[in-house]
Amino acid sequence: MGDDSERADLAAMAVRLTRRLIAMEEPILARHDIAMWAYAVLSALRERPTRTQAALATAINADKTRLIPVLDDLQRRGLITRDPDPADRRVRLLSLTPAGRALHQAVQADIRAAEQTLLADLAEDDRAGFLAALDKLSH
Amino acid sequence: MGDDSERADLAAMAVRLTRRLIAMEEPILARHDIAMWAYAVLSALRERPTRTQAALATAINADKTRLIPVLDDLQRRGLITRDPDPADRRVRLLSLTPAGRALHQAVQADIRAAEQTLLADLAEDDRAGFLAALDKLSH
DNA sequence: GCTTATCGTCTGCGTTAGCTTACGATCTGT
DNA sequence: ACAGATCGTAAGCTAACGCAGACGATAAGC
Repeated sequence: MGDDSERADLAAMAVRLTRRLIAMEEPILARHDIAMWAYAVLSALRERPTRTQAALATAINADKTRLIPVLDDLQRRGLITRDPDPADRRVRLLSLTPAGRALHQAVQADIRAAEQTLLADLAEDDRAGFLAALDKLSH
Repeated sequence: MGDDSERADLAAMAVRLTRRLIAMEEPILARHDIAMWAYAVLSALRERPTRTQAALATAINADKTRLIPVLDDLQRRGLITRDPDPADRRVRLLSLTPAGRALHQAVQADIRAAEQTLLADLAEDDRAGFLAALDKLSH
């Protein structure tokens, strides 16, 4: 139970950390020619196949209407498939193509490498606690 | 050295955490009738007295031009002072009034209490590591 | 069958953000 | 004294975001 009465608010620190991580990711994403939202889509589809676009939008905290041009582009580039569901022809089944999966893996590998250089500054047990807590608090 | 190859990207988790914390803070700030940027100003001024508005702006990652109406409002409400520096009459010396300090302390107390309910879900050593790492990575 | 609801798409509105320029007042270096 | 830089202020521009409304196609409940 350490004295943390002098630390800044969690939100302020979280905002700063987020800014830093995004600044770190941006050149990586640019190098792979993929936008932030598009990468979020690939990540979501890789974690679990999403049936509807609306579900995908809420999963990544995006607006379903603003997601459409992103999906258009990903589909045009052959990174995702968007086929009508035979069982419910209103919805479009979304999934990664092999190319999409490969691109996501390549980008994620670069991002993870950059993350490691940040995490390397931390004490080992702090790092473990940080990752565990961050994972839990972000769900 | 745990296997974290299945976790999401740090940026994605940080964004989610930030969203959650901001959503938690918003009703508190509203209850005290203070905006997010204004609270950031009070926090910055409390941590260390800032000489110029430009320095304050960069300290809280804000645009100096967009900060002006915020400062106007805080000054009008008697929460900060903004007096020309006798030594350099271009700059306005910023500092908290007693009322501003009191308001910040009241808001921060409420925010800390809300934060504790979040942190209570964590294992004790994870919490310590999380706070230490977050503090370090956000600087 | 008819009503109601859902999905994807399109369009527009209001807000917010960052960035740029301009200007007067003022300081600094020479 | 003069040139160049800095500070605070004002105004405008652009991009992105959340949100709401509307539409056609389709599904589900009664």
